[in-house]
Amino acid sequence: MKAQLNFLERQRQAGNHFPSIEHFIVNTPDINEQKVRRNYLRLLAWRGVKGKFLEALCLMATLTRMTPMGDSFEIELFAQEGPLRVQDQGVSCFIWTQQSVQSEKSGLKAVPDIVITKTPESVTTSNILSIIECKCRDSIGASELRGEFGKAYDLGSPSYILVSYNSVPQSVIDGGQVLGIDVQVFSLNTPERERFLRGERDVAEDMATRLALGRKRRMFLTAIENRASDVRRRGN
DNA sequence: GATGAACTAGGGCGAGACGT
DNA sequence: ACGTCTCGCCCTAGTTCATC
Repeated sequence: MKAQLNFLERQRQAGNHFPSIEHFIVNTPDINEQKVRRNYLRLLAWRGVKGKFLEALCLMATLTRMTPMGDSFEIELFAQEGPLRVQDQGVSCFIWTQQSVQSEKSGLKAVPDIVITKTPESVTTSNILSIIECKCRDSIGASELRGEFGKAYDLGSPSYILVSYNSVPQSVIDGGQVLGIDVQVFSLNTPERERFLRGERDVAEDMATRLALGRKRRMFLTAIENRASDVRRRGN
């Protein structure tokens, strides 16, 4: 709705006064042009919300590999949520979304998409077990990866999974491995896309498997330990 | 020169803090 | 309750640089 108002405002600034989105669409008598306008607006809308959908998919995929504990809970997608009490492979933990967390080390704040913590009080840098970040931008490069590394380091999460909606160059996936950032690509944008479209494989199931493996791998913890050994050797 | 990667600038959005 | 401001996150678009 806000996006529609902004679109109308941009049109107004360009000298085109449309009282509503419908007025913009029917402003042309050409039926085909009306279809083009509707599709254009749908694309604009999708561009704005696809990040939220990817985040919701990751949340649901994470939950499918866990056992709910305590009182049954209602999940609000696309919103701040948590703590959801669950068990991950027999271990009790808590899931949160869109929670603001301040680093106890740097004092800087961050709002990770999905966080899993050891304790239910609040998300802090001393109880985070895993972080999932969803990205929908066209490409993820070195600066993005290093930025995520900085956040992972500051928040001190043993596992940090970066889910990209779009395909990612192998060099970035490899670089991520060294930095401890577990880069995963949304299944429909991998070479296996056709198998998902034919229904031979399930997108949510695939994501659940990838995320569960990512949590288990604890790649960031390993990377930090290896790097510390390297630096220590050089310093001695 | 073409291409792709890396970098920079900038704008929209929402949440939270704060003052009135 | 409301308005304003800051901050973090979301990108997109344009520019620079390196490589072929």
